[in-house]
Amino acid sequence: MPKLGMQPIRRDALIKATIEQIGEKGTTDVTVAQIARAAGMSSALAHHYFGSKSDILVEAMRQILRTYGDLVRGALVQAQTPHERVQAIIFASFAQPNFDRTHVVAWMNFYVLANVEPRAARLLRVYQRRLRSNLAAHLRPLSGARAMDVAKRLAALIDGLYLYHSLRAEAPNGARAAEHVNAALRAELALCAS
Amino acid sequence: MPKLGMQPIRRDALIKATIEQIGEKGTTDVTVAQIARAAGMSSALAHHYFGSKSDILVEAMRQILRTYGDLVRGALVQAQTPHERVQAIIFASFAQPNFDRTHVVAWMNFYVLANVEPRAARLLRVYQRRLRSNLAAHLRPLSGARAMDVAKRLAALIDGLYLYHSLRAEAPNGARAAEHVNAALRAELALCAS
Amino acid sequence: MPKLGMQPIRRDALIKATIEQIGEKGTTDVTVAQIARAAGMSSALAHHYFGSKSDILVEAMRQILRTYGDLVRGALVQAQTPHERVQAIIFASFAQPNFDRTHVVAWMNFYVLANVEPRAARLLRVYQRRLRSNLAAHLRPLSGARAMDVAKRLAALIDGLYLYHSLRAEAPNGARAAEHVNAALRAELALCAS
Amino acid sequence: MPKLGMQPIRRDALIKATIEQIGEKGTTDVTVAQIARAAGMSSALAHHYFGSKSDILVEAMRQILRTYGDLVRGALVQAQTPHERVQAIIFASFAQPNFDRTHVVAWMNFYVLANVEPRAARLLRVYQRRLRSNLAAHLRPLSGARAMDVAKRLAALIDGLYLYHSLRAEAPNGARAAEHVNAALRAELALCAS
DNA sequence: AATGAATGAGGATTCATTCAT
DNA sequence: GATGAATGAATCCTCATTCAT
Repeated sequence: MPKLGMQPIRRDALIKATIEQIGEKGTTDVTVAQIARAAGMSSALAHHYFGSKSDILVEAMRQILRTYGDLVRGALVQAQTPHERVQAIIFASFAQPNFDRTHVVAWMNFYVLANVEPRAARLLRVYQRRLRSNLAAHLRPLSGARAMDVAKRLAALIDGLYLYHSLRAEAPNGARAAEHVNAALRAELALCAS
Repeated sequence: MPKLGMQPIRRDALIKATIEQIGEKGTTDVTVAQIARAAGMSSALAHHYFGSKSDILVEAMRQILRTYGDLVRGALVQAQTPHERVQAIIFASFAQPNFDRTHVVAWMNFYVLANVEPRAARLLRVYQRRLRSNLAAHLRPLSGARAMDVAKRLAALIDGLYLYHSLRAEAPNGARAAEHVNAALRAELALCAS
Repeated sequence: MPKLGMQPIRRDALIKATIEQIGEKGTTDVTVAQIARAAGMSSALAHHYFGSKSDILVEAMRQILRTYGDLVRGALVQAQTPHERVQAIIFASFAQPNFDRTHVVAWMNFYVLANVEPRAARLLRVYQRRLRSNLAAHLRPLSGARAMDVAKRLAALIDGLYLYHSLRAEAPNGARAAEHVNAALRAELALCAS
Repeated sequence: MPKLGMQPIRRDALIKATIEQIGEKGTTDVTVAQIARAAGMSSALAHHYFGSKSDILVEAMRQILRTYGDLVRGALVQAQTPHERVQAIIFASFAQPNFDRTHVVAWMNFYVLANVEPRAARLLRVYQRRLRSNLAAHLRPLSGARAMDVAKRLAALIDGLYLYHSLRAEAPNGARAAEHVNAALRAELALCAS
């Protein structure tokens, strides 16, 4: 029962299935056939809608980053003070649907994929740069010249917490993770103030 | 003419080659044949000395962790005060030969491998636990009840910096990375003191 | 808005596109989708108007042979003497639009296709028989009993020149090719006369 | 029961099987698996000893050309006069083992392959150039300035006869084919003499 | 101790073809 | 009349692994 306009539907289904499969199996070595089956179609169709497995993976990354970007933007509009803005970014970094086992594992896989797939590397570098500059911009009123250094540490801490949770069997606790970053933030700001 | 006691020599060569190849190619998908060739032997011999590719990878991880453990231990014996001990651990975390591109990339690959190979997961969990408890033990005199939380953050920050540098093309700067963790440490301790 | 009588138009477009694509890519391994796209339609429609890829290929051959037959017939009506008639056939064999790179390459591909597709083999055998008997018929007044043998050689020479030019990058020179066959003809006839 | 020095044996077997399979099935679309099976090994081994299917095909061509070259050289050493030398080349062109159905069909397939595989094109161009210049060199004492033109025609005639026989079901008759070329040669030379 | 030989299993990708709309 | 949707089947190629020597 083929309908028209399947393309976006199929692509979305494939991207979703890709993230899930990578999260579930823990590796980008999941088969295109596995992904396609999980998305309810043949592997041939997956190749039809994306050019290659690499394309699928890259689009899955892009999708996660898009979701994350939306989350951050959404949180920022509600924030009033610089401090709230920094916290908004931190909270968004550990918010659903990105901070569950599946996405965390997929995310770490993408970091490794970046060693092999230049587009993945580019996406991650953009993400890193944005996160750092975003944090630094809002930190400046709070920590002045140290803003960028603090931003780098907070960003690394965030990614480190992702890495940590990719090893844990339990569902990651976003609130606790965010609280850790917040604590680090408080410490850094206190030091600045003194 | 086969010499006696080749076993440890061959195994060492293979482990070294494994780390180098993973670091160079950026993925654990390097072939056993590639590794063996880099180690100057046939892939059949690699299988002879290790049972399987997984075994080789796990031993390569173990080797990195052993080196790291030695580094930490060596630094600790020279440290006098609790504060020095914490710093010793931090410095060791970014010391050669572990903190170069090759090892950083291999390290991240092992994190992902852990999703698929239980022994890799076990090794990494042991590493994480030790790092945390090690840091916490020496932090306790400095930050009291908050010691474990601070330790968790420092550990995550360390791994986050590894993750960050796995994406960079340049050789990672260990001194700068260590200084970042030190700055975070200072901030945390200052907050405790107040 | 579908027009009436699209069938012949579509079929012609497909046949034309088939020859062009085979000539361009150099192989019958061109995709039905490629051919259809070049003909400005979907591959499904191509299958609608022809039953299968094989059908398309066979019809493309038939088309080339039809064009060639028309060329020969057209040239023959203007020829007066037996000698002129033989030359008419020769010239027609290297006339446009059949003797350009595209058609030459397609033609050679059809020879190979004949090993796999019986209809292609039949078409080519008919072509060969006609060419030979055609030449022989007009040669008889000139070379008597040797006519059929001479015809066979001229026919083989013609096809050999096609084969030769299928390898050349430049546009084939029909006049020069025809002149070669003419020279052979002169030689054969001179020998007969003596 | 693996022995040493299998490489040349396997390669020869594969090349032989390749020619046979192409000759039998009539197309280069024969599977690597088919070829390998016909050569008594797995397709993986075929890929091990040659890099790719293309490599196998190119080597098969090279082998045919080598055989042909040897045939020609062997015939030439026994020839005394220029006329005998030309005839030696002609006879060698239709001698066993190259002029049987299998090789004729394979040969035509290689002509088509040349449109897609540059190495095949190069090999064929070398073959054509050598055949022409070889013929022309020995024709010069006999036909003077016309030597190269005559050589071109004889060469084209030879290939045309191959093409012709690739369509026939029966085993090609080398003697008769050679006689055709000889007749053409006689005619050309007679014309020169007059 | 060491390796060339060998393969089974698997995976990405392509494509002719069919079908519902 | 026309096409997007969909797939089964096939093909090339890779690789970990085993084995006889």
